[in-house]
Amino acid sequence: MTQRQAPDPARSMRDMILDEATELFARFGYDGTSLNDIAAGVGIKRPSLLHHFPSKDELYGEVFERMLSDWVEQVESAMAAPGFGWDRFSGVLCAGFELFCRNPAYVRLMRREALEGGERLGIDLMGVVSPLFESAVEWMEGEMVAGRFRKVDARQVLITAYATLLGYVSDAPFINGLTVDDALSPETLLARREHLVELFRRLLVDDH
Amino acid sequence: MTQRQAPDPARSMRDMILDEATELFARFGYDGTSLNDIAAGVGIKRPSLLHHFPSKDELYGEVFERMLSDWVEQVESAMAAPGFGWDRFSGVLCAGFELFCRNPAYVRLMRREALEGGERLGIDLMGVVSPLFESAVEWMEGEMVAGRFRKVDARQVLITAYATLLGYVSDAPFINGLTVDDALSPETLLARREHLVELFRRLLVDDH
DNA sequence: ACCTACCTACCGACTGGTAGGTAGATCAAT
DNA sequence: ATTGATCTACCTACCAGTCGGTAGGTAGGT
Repeated sequence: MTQRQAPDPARSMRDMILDEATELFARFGYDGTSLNDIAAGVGIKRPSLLHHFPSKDELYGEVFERMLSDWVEQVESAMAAPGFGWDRFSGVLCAGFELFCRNPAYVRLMRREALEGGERLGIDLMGVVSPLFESAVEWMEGEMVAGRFRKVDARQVLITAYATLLGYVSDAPFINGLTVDDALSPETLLARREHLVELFRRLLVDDH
Repeated sequence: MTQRQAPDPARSMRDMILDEATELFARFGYDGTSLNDIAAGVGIKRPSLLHHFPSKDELYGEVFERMLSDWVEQVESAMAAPGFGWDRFSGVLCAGFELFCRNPAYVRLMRREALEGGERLGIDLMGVVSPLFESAVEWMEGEMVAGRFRKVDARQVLITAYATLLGYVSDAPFINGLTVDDALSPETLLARREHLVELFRRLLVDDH
């Protein structure tokens, strides 16, 4: 009667649960998502879900860590691109922009965590993000003394970049209410990207 | 035995409940805040709270509407300031920045609502925000044809302003983890404001 | 025989909300 | 001025429903 699953039907049940949980936590938050919802989303009952993960907290932790490592990996590979000065900055900016657009669930999850103060669980969010942030700061400051960037507060620039990239995607449903266009359609995204590129170009490089 | 309250001890119980609910909804979200928490925060029991508000939804609705009208009122008074071109833009920008810094609970509440898609309840969020947004767009476009602003996409600029102002305050606890300084201390806020002013000045006005 | 992956049935705690009662203030009629 | 009705603001006690989590059982594969 109970239909079992094949050992590995392209994706393990564990991964299916993680995917579903990521989606639901991103959309409704930790408190707004019940284990029943997640279990139902993958077609099993709650106790079966708890066979794969010991508790809701543990599940959330794993969801978040998976997102974070995925994220950092992609950011690092974008930052590994060659180049100097503005070319490199705009390259990473666009890569980040597209990364965020591609994974709206990640963005919303991250935003929720930032709202809570990043202390929902013992997740070492800062331990992962801080080094990236610091290395970006150091690179920018190096470019400034090399004369390739205008002298500005590198930390402020990076915080602004973070806020503009994250804010657009996380609040897309809200922004949809302000403009007639679909905020996440390809052409709207392109316009947004162009705007951000111009914004930071005007700030960072002297032009005439 | 039961200690009653004087008719109006400087603030009515209703207002005390609204204040406490605003704070808790902002910090923990709708699902993360129970009526027990709110009631305990003002020193009464849940049924007594439900004597003042018919349901949790109604209470949340009133909290949000109060925030929104307060907000809009202050934004409108800031936009009523005289002046043209950059002076006026930077004036409203700074006023908005200080408004947000002064009311972090409002900012977080707003961010939460934006994350949910602004459809938590039948709150007419867009009906209130859209006209403000559109009038700002029209003003900016007028300034562009008058030659006081560089020709850019006004909507994009305003979305960026929204994202940078809101993002910094709503994610302050997260940003605290990135930089050593306290993100909401007066001098840090001043530096942030200066950065934002420079950012938009470089974007909007030709300088040399 | 054992293991994995699922199930039903249950637990205590907590949720939003209701029923019904009471202390104290207010007000009207005597 | 006293009395009695009414109103407000709170209470305790309870409700059904849901939460996260556990116990114990079973079908099927190794």
